[in-house]
Amino acid sequence: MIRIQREMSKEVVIRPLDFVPKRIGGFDLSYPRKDIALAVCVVLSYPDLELIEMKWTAVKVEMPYIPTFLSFREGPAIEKVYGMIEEKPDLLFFDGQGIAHPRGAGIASYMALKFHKPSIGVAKSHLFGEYKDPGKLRGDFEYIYSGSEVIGVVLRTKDNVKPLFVSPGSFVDFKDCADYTLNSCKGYRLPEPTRLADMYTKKLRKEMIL
DNA sequence: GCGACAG
DNA sequence: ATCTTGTCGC
Repeated sequence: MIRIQREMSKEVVIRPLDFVPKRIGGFDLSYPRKDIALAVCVVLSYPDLELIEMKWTAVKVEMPYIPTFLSFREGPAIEKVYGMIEEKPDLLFFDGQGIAHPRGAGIASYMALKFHKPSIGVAKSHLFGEYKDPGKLRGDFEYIYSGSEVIGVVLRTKDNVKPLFVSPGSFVDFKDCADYTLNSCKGYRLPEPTRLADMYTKKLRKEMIL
């Protein structure tokens, strides 16, 4: 898995998006059982952020959760729900890191290369890199470094609320990450794509018998 | 050897 | 991620 991540990080491309997305997607998983995952993918219009489509599926999970190898555990389920989507989004949001990862290949990078689509990694907590706490207001941010190289941003998406760790998956740059993440937040800490996916993933877990 | 460690 | 009771703040 380490070899795969090192190879994939070489394929990552950090560059500004050369178009404005019409549809953005978000993914999330919940675990009703130790070895079963409910995966959800939502597609929203941009910049309106109206829900266009939602698909879900249950998948048996083999890999355990091991820090830095999240993509190998959740990747298969994500690929399956994404395949069910009819109105494919042109920008993807993931729960987790992009290149702000020990080997420069977090789950957002992994999926971006697999789908050949721009993606942004939005993690609720820190995994790798050095940073300073950003200001307390929405929009305040600080860069995340690996030595002297910038690998992401710690971004405040809501006043006086814990910041998010945002980094490029691939095919987007740091400014795109911060801008699209902020433009996708509707008064909540998490951007709508991941917030809604998370909502449905938990709702399904309750209303089901797996 | 010790501490950190996405979801 | 999941479990789990109360609690702080707008």
